[in-house]
Amino acid sequence: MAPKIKDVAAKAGVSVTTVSRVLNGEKYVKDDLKDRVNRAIEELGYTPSRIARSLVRRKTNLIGVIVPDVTSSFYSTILSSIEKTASLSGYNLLVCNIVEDTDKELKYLNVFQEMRVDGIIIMHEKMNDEIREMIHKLDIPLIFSSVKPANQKFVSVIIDDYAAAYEATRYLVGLGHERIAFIGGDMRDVTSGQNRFVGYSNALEDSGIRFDGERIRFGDYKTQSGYDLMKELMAAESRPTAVFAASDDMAVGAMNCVHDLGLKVPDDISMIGFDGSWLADQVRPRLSSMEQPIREMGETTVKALIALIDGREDAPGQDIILRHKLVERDSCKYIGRT
Amino acid sequence: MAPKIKDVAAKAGVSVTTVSRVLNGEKYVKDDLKDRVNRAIEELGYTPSRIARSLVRRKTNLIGVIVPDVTSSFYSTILSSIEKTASLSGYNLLVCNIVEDTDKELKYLNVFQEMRVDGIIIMHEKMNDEIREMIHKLDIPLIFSSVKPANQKFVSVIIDDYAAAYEATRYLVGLGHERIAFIGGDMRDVTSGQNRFVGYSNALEDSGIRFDGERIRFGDYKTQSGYDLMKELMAAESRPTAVFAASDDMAVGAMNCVHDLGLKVPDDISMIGFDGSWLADQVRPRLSSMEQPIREMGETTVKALIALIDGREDAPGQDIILRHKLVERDSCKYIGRT
DNA sequence: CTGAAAGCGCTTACAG
DNA sequence: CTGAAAGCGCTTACAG
Repeated sequence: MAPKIKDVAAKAGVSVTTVSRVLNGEKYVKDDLKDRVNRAIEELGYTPSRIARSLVRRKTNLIGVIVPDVTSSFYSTILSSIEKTASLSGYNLLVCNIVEDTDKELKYLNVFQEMRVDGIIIMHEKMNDEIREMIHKLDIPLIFSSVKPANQKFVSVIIDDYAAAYEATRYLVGLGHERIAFIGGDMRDVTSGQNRFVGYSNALEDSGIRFDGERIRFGDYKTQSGYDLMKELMAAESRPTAVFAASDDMAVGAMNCVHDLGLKVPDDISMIGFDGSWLADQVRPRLSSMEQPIREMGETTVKALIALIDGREDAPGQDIILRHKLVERDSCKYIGRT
Repeated sequence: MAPKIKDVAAKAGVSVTTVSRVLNGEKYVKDDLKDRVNRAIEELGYTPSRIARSLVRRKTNLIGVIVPDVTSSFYSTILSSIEKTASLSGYNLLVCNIVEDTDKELKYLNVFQEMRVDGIIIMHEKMNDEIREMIHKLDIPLIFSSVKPANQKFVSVIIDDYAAAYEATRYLVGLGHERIAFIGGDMRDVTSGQNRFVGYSNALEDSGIRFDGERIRFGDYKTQSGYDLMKELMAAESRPTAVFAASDDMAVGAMNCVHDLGLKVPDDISMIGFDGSWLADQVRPRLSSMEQPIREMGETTVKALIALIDGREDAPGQDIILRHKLVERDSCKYIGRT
């Protein structure tokens, strides 16, 4: 059996209260007692139980995080940033990878509650009524990161997805493109689905370009769907000359499709992604992308959540909007003035 | 304040023992009592505290996992598989992303101990004496996944890295290559560093090819180091005609370097990776790779760890070796009989 | 089938 | 500066 605080107290010849005090670095413990306690801890190889401590303090130092897919180039990076910031602040992560399984999300939310986590980060916006009801009655500080689901009262750390998508599309227009296709996310997703789509279509409209439903496709943000959807787009009678994809992973899938068709990006087709993840820089041609400040987003999320947990005055009362940035690489080509 | 078991008992007019019984699904509770308890739970919105339960049961259902880098195409996938299997078995993951920070690993190992996790999975093999000593006195079931550090008594779930590297190299030789470069991992890593390197050099020797130190480089498994090292290799007076990289990420970095130099894979240089991660399939040309059964590896790891935790008879007493497989894609070219 | 009581391993007023 | 005692929210023999 692992030694407990009682054993340390006995060995050091003091009360458990005193041991607890040196454990928690309180002052008001005479140096010689402190020494005896530390020696006893050392000799016994004692490690305090966070479980017991959490129970009495009603504080676990745990953050539950729900991520759609850790293998995504975007989510793995934001998760990495969240983990780093949390760890530096003394919090540990309980991670749930839901892979689009809404039941799993619900189940995990319940686990988070039972574990009495101090806070929750959700990076998923496919809400249903059960989930919405659940998070609203949870009574645990909660924050959304990189997404903003509809009809909920929680703060999100996001970029302005509408503006970002608008600018990405205008960039393509500026390069002379008119037949601009869109590979979007799920339209049930407010942030990455709807907002990016509306940004795209408004940019088209403001540019005097006719909106063509044939050039719109919706996928699941992953490479495979980018590939498949691009195939459909390329089968049309009037092919697009440029494509805006709502995630870098989908854009890369689309680029691969173009390659496999024997065509070239950007000579035959320009391509712009969204996220600015590491993948954009690791494909050839390098993918131009509307970049989100991914690591900053993760860091900001954790800091805001901790402010919420601590009930601090600077805890966010509304969404935190981070800056996006167009990063030009090698996947878009100028094809003449419109 | 969240309701506790006592509140439920009071509301239902039974003892806390009875509430605990229905919570844990024991029989020997009359139906009408059970109904009253369930109704009280419902009305109060009661959720049991796992913290309290863990304290008395001395079982947390937590698994601590140490991963070198969640953004890697290999580790993110194995982590995803671990999470899935653990979740299905009723375990939750406490994840630590160490990003090569040995101090962080040590710190987290300590956290795992304090949290009284039921088991630990380590996917990192850069041991130092402190870590080795720590894990040996930990008294928590522990297993290594995808790596096998030197001088420790724990079980690893791995492939035969030596044989896999040997075969990958022989494959290149079979294609007619003689100037075969190697981009390896850290030589302090037994599995992914030493074993893969020795497999490479023995394959060369057995093929009657002179070993050339100029064609050997060691990186950190990431794309950037593959890129940088490839640049060095290409600066040599006698360029390699083929490269074997010890991770897919490094191979992709190397391919990108070749591309940026204005050369072509596989026409100018053949390239083979190691891991068989999703990235191999998402670059163009598609990367041939010595594939590890990544998801199976994660699943096997968790199942073996749980067997260890439960002290079952079928708990592994020695390393579990999974099968590797050469997956030919489009990055290697036949250049004639040797 | 049901309940009173002890105990899991800590922390925290409270008293001195 | 130090300690005895109560309590965190559960489960588990034990007794009936």
